Amino acid sequence: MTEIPKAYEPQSVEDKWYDFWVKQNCFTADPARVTEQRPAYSIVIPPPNVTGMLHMGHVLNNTIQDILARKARMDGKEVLWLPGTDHAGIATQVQVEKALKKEERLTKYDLGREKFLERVWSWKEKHGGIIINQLKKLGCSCDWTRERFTMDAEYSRCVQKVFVELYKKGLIYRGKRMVNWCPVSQTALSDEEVEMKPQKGFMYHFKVEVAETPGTWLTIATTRPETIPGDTAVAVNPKDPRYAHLIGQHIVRPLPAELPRAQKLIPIIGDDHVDFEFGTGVLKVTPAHDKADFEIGARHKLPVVDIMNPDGTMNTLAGGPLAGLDRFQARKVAVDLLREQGALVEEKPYENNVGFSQRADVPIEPRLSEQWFLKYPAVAQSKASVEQSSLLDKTVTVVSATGQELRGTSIKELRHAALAYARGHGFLGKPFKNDDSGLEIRVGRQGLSHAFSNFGEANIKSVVVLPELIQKAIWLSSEPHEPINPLVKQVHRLVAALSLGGELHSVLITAKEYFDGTVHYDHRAKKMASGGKSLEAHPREGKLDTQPAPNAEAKVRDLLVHVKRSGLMRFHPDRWAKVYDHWLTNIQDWCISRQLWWGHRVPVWYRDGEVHCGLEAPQGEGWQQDPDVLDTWFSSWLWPFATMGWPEKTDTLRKFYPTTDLVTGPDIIFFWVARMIMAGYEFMDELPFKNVYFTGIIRDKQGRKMSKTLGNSPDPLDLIARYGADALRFGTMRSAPLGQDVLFDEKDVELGRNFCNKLWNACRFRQMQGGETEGEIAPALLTSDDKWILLRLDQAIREVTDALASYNFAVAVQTLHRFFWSEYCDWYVEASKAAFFGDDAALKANTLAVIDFVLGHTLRLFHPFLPFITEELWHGMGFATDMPAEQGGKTIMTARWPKPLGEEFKSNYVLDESDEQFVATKHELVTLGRNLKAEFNISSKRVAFQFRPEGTLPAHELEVLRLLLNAEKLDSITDAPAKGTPAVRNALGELFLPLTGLVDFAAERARLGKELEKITGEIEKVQAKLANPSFAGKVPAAVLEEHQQRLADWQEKQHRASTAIAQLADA
RNA sequence: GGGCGAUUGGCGCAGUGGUAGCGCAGCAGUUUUACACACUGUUGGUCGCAGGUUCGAAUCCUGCAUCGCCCA
Repeated sequence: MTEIPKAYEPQSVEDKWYDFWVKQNCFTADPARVTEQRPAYSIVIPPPNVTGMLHMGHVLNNTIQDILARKARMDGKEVLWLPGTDHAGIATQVQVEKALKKEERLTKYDLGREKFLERVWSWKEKHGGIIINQLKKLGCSCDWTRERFTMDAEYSRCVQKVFVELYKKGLIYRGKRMVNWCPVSQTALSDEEVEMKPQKGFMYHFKVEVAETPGTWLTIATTRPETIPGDTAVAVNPKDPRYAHLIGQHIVRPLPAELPRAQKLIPIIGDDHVDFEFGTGVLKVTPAHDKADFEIGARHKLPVVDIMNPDGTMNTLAGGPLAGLDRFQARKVAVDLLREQGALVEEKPYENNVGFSQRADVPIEPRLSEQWFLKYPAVAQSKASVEQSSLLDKTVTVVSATGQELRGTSIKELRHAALAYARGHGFLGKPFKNDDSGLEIRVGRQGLSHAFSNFGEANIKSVVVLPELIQKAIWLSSEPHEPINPLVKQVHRLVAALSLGGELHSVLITAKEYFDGTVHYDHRAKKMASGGKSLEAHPREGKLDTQPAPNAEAKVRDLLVHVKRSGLMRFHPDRWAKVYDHWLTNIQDWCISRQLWWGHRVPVWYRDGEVHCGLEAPQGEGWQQDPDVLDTWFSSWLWPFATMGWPEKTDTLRKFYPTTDLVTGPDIIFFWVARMIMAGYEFMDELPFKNVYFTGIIRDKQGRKMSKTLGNSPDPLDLIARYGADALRFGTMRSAPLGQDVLFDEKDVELGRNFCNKLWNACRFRQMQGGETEGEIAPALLTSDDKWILLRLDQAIREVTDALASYNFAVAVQTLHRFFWSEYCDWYVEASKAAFFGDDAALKANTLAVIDFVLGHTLRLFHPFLPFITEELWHGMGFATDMPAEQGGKTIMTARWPKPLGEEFKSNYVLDESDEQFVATKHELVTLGRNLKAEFNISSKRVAFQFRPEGTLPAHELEVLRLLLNAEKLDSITDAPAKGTPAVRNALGELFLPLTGLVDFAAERARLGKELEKITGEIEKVQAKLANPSFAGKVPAAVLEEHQQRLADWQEKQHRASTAIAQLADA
């Protein structure tokens, strides 16, 4: 026991326990064990890049996942945390190409596709394990037996199967469209892979002559003069009086200059999309090199002249001096050419946003090219399934017919306000309206009625959500109560206008149906006449027609059933749901083909104009497979189920899909999260996860993003080596506020290390006291401090459990920190020394039992955050000894998550508020005593105190006081010592600090006077409040009582202080 | 241009209507027999600004300012 080292040494502990957990299969999930009593809990890891290295973002993300997984295991769930890696098409290919160039001066073309892919695979073999091993160092409890890689044979099969299915459904098509082209990687990119960055450049103004009216010149502004040779028109707004008359005429395009004049004429066209204000109001149209121009070109059937090569150099169509130049060089040369011609009018600095290729970090080139596109499937369900609960937090405003606005955040509040207003203004029976939902609220003599009144306290704001759920509902109104089905006790119906088959219909549904998705009666949708106006624009002008709608019933039923089966998904923090919703609303087809070699090859074969899409190459000679591969995200969107054995209906899939939580960064909400949801609905007919937790982005302490180039990203492995994995985890989680970016500072890790050391030493202290482990606690022997710490523990268990349930990790960590450091170590352990240093063996044993109880619970509360040190201590302290093997006997991992102390426990051990009150008073007196010492500059010297208790105080309590005051001795007295002795006092008694030869009446009087002044100030503040007649009249009883109590407390203090002053005066 | 978020002591953050808090840093002291990776005490804030609602506002509403992110 005495061999326990003085400081915690994580290095010798962490590897040992990780090996133990793996060998004991502690991380392995078994679907066969899933039962009603042992529900499944699952997370799939956001697969890191297979050749990547662990960075702080991974630490944050995976620590959170590990905390969730470990907590779920302790809750008795069957946990699957499924790990794996992603092949990261462009990133990996670029890496291998670079290495090839550096080491062998070869390009991928020198090797050829097959040989090159062999190199990529061997690169993967060499580097692929690194990040996985790093995750193990961090303590991640992933089920490594199920590790997956997106290029695994089975996984690749899933990707191809999905492609073929979507192709056959007509959702995947080949099209010649404007795409984002990366000239460095020479591949197309999806919109999501393009990052807009502000770029400093120039706006060039150049003039062109109108061919039909020589001498008339137009000035055109552009940032890209090198594309002039590709211009096939100039466009003006037909409403622009400056230019409208020129439409139909031509201008002389200045470049390529060497062309004969006839070939340089391009038309002036009129297009409504031209902005008067921008530039000169004359727009050069380059359909081959700009997305907007391409569309203008399409509208006006303009020729498309591609003047660039795939690598971003200019081709011969750009003209003599430009051909062969890189696009940026060509820009300079083009400006020179314009200047030579005298066409350049102005050149001024200009900043605009330019799209950059995320991977190669060069400006992308909009380029017309033939690619594979996907029309996103299951968009409507995906949109509807994420709870837009941020709306629930909004204050709802209703407007009366007289225009009075009433606000409220709950039904009760709103009802109260509306009734008061309606009564006051003779307004009963008139409707109030909610402008957001279109919901009308009627105030009747019985109160306020509306569609959701049977939900009592439930938020009226959920009404706003309804149109999102029933996808096409655009208008809502409440109807009178009308019970139809005996299963529905109270029916509050909604009229929702639905756009079905292009016509507008209304349908009645009940609030119950809305919430649980069940269908209680036939829904007869009725046609609505819109009075000639769009209902979307004037939602409340719609009138009901009596015509029932064909098929509407079935559609409504489908929608409701669907909502029920899938349930709702929640985003945390929920504001991301809005971002998600907005993206899905404005969604564009996804360009899924990439001109790369590393990835899943498009499963399409061609032969003489024949096209075959299938899992296998078609029979027969001469078939050529499409050379393109698929976007990496086209494989990762299948991750939640393709890793579980899909398309087979495996046990794993049946038990663990949908997964419970997904933990990821908001930066991939479009790339990955939204697409996984769509894939989940499309292929599994079910959402892929129930909760999505979005972490913040890790930044350095100055708030800059961590990046390799800035060199501000510490190597987590280095931090683990220096401080321990637990310290890194604890420090990271402590500084990660909910839903905000994390400013990472190495100090946080240091703090984590200090914390582990504190935990270690607290356990060491207990070990040094010896005695039986986890003895029986005798209620009769409990001291006030014992009871106090048990109640604090109870509170900590509640707070930590609640914080984890709401994904509030920083709060959980801070609560643990407060409980353990301030409450347990600083107060309780110090107080417990009274027992340990005394000679009451029974009391000593009982104190040990309390300590063991508290530490046993504390270690379990800490385990998800600090897995290694808690396992070491769990065994070292002997807590594992008496436990059933599966509930902590083998490992703390499966020990039960602490439950709050129940009523039975509390009454058995007589824990109640009076103990808390008493100990709080004791602590207050101790603090006053310490302050007193500090005032006399002897705060660290051991001195003798004298104490005159109010009533009597047991000897044990006196000894506790002595220890907490760090007093040499503490004599209990009945008579006051020499007058003028410095003293502090509260309800517990009077504490004197006798200072030999240092009795200074004046000083003590001054000290007390200052104290009294402060007390009087507080009293005046409370009294002023209480004296306000409208305060006493309007305030809730509890608040009034609290203020009165506060006043009484201060008055008591005042009494003590003034008595003391009076006694001094007697002297 | 649109949307979202932030603004509380030197720094990082809690605090959703009722006495402004925590950690770090700072300062003063202490080798008190678990821990100097510690202990004790302590300085420091009219809660971005201006209005409004309320008996009462860091908190709710309106506007403004500054910073950040996303989308165009």
